[in-house]
Amino acid sequence: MKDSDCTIVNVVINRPLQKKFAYKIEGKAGVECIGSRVEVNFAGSNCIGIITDVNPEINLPVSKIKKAKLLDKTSFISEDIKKVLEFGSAFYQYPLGQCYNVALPKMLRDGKPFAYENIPAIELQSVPDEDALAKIRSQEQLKLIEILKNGTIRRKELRERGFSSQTENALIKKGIAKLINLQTEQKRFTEIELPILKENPPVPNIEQQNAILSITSTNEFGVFLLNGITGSGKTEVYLRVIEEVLKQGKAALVLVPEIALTPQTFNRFYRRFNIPVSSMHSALTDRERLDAYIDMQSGKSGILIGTRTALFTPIPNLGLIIIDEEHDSSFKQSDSFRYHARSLGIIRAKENNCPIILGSATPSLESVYNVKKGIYKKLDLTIRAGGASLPDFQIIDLRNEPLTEGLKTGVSETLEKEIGEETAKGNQVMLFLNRRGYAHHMVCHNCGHVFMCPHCDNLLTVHKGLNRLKCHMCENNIPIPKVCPNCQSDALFEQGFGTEQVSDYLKTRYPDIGIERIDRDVVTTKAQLESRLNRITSGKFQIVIGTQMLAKGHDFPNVTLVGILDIDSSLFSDDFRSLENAAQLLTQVSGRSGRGNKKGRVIIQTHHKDNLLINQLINPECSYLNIAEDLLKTRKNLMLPPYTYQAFILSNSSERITAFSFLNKLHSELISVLNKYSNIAITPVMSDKMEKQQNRYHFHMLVTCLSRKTLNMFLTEVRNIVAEQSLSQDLRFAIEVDPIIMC
DNA sequence: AGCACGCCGACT
DNA sequence: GTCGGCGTGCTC
Repeated sequence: MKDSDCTIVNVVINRPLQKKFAYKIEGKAGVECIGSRVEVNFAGSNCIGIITDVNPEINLPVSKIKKAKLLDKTSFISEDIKKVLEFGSAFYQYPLGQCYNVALPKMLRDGKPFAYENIPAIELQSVPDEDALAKIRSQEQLKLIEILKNGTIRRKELRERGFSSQTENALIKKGIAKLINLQTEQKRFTEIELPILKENPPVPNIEQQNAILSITSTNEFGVFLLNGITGSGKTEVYLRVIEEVLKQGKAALVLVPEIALTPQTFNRFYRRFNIPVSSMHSALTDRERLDAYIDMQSGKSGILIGTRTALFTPIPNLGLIIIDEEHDSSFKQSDSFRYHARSLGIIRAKENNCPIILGSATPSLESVYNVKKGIYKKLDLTIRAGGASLPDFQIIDLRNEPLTEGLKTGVSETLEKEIGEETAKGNQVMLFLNRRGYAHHMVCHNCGHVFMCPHCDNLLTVHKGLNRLKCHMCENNIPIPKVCPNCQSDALFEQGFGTEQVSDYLKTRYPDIGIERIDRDVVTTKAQLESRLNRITSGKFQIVIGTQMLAKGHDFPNVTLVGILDIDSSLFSDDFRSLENAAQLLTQVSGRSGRGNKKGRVIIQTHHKDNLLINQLINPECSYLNIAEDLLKTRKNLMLPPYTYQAFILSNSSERITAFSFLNKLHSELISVLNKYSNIAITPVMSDKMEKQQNRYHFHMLVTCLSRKTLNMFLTEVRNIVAEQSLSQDLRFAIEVDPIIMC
C-alpha cells in the first residue's frame, strides 16, 4: 500500500488516555469519515477506535503510523453528538475515547455492523390454484402453504414449528412463496402520509397554552423550566410542543428518570401520534438498543423516549429536547463518564439551536438559581387538571403518641385509625417509607454485637421474607442467624423498620384489606411494576406501602390519604442536599393524593413538629419554590453550590494505605500549585462516609471554587499530574465534577 | 487499560 | 540454562 493511496486520521481509543493517535486508512477520505469506527492494533492488541480528525497535523515519522481498518463507510455519529462528547470530555475530565464508549450502544462498541438485524421471513407470492396444488406431493409443503395464507412469518419461527428450510426453499423455487427481510420496510417518519395525531388531544388550559406558545413561538435555542405542580399536566404541554416540532419535520428527544419508564409514560406518546416512537432504557437487549439507535439515526422514528444514555443517540433534524423530572438524581451518572444529562442536554440543544424543556414540580436548586440569573425561562403550571385541589396537610406529633407495637413498626395509633377510616369509605391509602427490607439492622441484646457486612462498612438489613441479612451496598447476604456468633445468645433483635415490616404489621391489623408493597425487593422488572400498579388501580388493594418507586408519575385517582412514615431521618443528614431532596420527595409523594375528584390529605409523622422544613411543607401558603428560595439563601451563606462549584478527587484500593498515601502525595503536590489559582479551596484527604465498600478502601478530597473556569483549569492540571505517574494495578482514580451525592 | 519488555528468583 | 513472577513505561 502506497502512502499516497492512504488518508491519515486521528483516532480515539477506549483507554484512559487523553491523546489521539494517528492511523492511516486505505483510499482517499474526507470529513465524512469523522465519527466512523476503525479497527486498529494499539500497543499490541486489537481494539475499536473512533475517527476524530482527517489529515491532522502530526509530527511523527510516517513509519510509526499503523494501518487502520475502516468499519463504517459513512459516520453515524452526527456533528452535534461529537461536540457534546468533546465538551463533556473536557468538562467532566474524562478521556474522549471512553466518553464515546459510554455513548455508543454495546454492539457498536464491539465493532458489530451499523445495521438492523436481518430478519428473514417468507410470505405467499401467489396462491396456487387447484392444479398447482395437486402437483405438490409433499405434505409438509401443503401444510406450510396453509400457514402462509395467514400472512408473513419469520423463518426462525417456522424452524421452531418443525418446518425444514428445504420445504421453504422448495416453495420459493416454485414461485409460491418469496423471501423477504422484515427489517427493510422502513419509511422515514416525515414520509408517513397519515395525520400526525392519532387522537384528539384535550383542550389545554390557559397556563398550558401560554407555556406551549412560549416554547413554540421561537425556533431557537432556549432553556425553559416548566415548573408545574403535581397533576398540572406537564406531559400535555410536552405532547403539544412535540406535535409542533413534528409538523416542522423535526424530531424530539425525551429523557425520563429510570424509575418513570412505565407503560403509562410510553402509552401517552404511542396513543397520541401516528409517528413511530422509539424507546431506550435498561430493560432492552443489546440488539433492541441498536435497533432503536438506528430507528432514530435513519429518521424512521420521530420521537425517542429514554433514560440518560439516550441523550447520545444521533437524531437528524433534532427540534426539541425534554428532560422530564429534571431534578431527578438518575440523570447524573456516578461512575465512568460522570456526566449530568441535563448539563449535556443543554449543550446538545445549543448545538441544534433548538429549545430544551426542563420539567419538574420540584425543580433542582441549580435550575431555580439559573432562572433567577435569567439563564432559564420559567413557565408555571399552577392549576391541577380536572379541578382537583392540592391536598390538606396534617402532622402527627409522635411525642404525644403512645409507644405501641404499631409505633415501633412505623405506624402510630392516630395514623392507624385514619387508615381504618379512609379504607372504610372505600378509598385508597398510600404509605411512604424510603427504606426497604424488614428492619434496618440486627443487634445482640446480650453482648451488643451488630451484624455488619464483612466486605463493607455497612449494617446488614434484615429481610424476613427471604430469611436473609443483606448488604445493600454489595448484595452480599447470609441467612438470618438464630444465635449471636459472638456470645451464642439467642436474644437477637431488629432495629428500625422498613417497608416489609410495615406491610406485615398492617396485615395483622387489617387482615381483610388488600395490602400491596412496592419496592425494589418485590418489584425487579418493568412487567412486575406494571402488574402491581394495575392491581392498585383496579382497587383490589386499598393500602399501598412503598419506597420512592411510588413517588413518580403514577396516577391513582382513588388515593385520598398519603402517610409519610419517617421524615425525621432525612432532616438531619450531613449531606447539604438532603433538605432539598426531602422537600422534593415529600412534595412529589404528596402529589399522589387527591388526583381524582376526591379531596386528598397528607399526614406526616414526626418527632420534630417545630422543624422549619416540616412547617413549610404543611403550610398551604408556602410553595415548593418558596422552600427552594429559602434553601438557596442558606447555600449562598455557606458558599455551597449552586453559588460555588465542586469536584471530588477520588481514589480507592484494596490495600487501605495505597489509595490514602497516593491521595496524600497528590494533595501536597496540589497545594504547591494552588497559588496559581484564585478562589479555590481543597480539603485534606478524607475517608468516604463508607470507607470500605466491597473490600476496597475509598478516600477523597473536595475541591471548591468560585469560578467554573478556574475549577476546570485546576482539574485539568490535576489530571495531568496523575497522568504522568504510573499507578499501581490496584489503585483506582477518578474526578467527579458537580457531584450530587457527597461522599 | 493492556501489553511488551526486562530484570530477578526457582525450577528442569 | 529457561520459565515465569510482576514492576515500569509506552501506546500512532
